[in-house]
Amino acid sequence: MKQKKDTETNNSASNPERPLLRIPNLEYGVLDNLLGFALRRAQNTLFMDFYRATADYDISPQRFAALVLIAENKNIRQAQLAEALGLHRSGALRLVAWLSERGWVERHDDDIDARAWGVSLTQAGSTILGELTKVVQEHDFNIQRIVGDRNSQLKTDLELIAKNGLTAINVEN
Amino acid sequence: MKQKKDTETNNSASNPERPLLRIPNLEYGVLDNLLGFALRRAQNTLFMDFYRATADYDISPQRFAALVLIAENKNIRQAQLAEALGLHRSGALRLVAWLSERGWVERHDDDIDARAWGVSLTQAGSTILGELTKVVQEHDFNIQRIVGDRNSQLKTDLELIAKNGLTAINVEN
DNA sequence: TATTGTTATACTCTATAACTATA
DNA sequence: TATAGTTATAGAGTATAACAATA
Repeated sequence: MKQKKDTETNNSASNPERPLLRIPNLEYGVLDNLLGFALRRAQNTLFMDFYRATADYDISPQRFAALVLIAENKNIRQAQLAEALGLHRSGALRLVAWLSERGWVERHDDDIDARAWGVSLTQAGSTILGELTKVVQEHDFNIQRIVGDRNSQLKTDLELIAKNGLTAINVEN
Repeated sequence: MKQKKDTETNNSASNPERPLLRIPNLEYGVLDNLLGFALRRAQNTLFMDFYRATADYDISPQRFAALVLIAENKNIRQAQLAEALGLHRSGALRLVAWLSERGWVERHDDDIDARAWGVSLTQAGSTILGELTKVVQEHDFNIQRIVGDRNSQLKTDLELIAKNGLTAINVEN
């Protein structure tokens, strides 16, 4: 039964993690050779700085990404959002419901397929996204600045890994 | 009251996330400019491949890291482990309890400070860690191979970000 | 008074399974 | 029979707060 679920998602953006910094007098052994460990620590730092930068908003990287995707893709469906964000349908539902409760997005019937919603930004959502985009970009550029002119190569390499690191993972449902 | 907690932690390594891949006909807008988004996707891929590689063991990156730190640092304390892994004390307790239930680590009194445990590997833990290390390194090198001879620079840059990306984050407790 | 570890509890995220409506 | 979305529920991870023992 298709029916909007708009109430009682009382979750606030999960507070970041704690810092995951190198402790001076500790031996890290093989961890020092692992790209995975370095990636995890960089991700942790970036994550925490994201939350610092967006402290005025109850937002998360995922919520921000959802807003952008909704803004950029006219009447995107929840299932598409789920796939793009690596979520199960039920997770995408929660996310859209949360954004909807805040009045940032709205769902309307899809002309072609009566089972689906088309999700779009409201005026308020558009305003918020504008503010957020500025804040997030500034935060991200500050991080990019750390590696100087290698920032472009770094991003390219990370995208290469994202794309080519999975051989054949099956995901049901 | 210091007393070992060794029973009933019935959690198995949380199954990875779903793939977070680029969807062909979707517009990503500003997300394409963000290092954070690329980092998140690379992390997701690496994470999933870690689970694929270690599917024979009920392990996670964090559990593996804990084993290595325990092996490399004689009689490490839970609080040190917590700090090194970016966890609260209570989280480190859970982790050590889980490893202990499997007979991979053991806690003994710290000679210097009676409040603390010294955590160390058992013989069984040492064996498991040996196997795991081989598997994890192979997985990680496969990922590193994707970026060819830039793998070293990539790791360096990620460590730079991990270290310098946090200005002044306060963590209580 | 601060710190190590423990316990109990709560919250967030995400998934699974069963379901309705539509294709 | 498959797909979009919903609902209810459960599992895993992590945090907070209060506590005991020790420093």
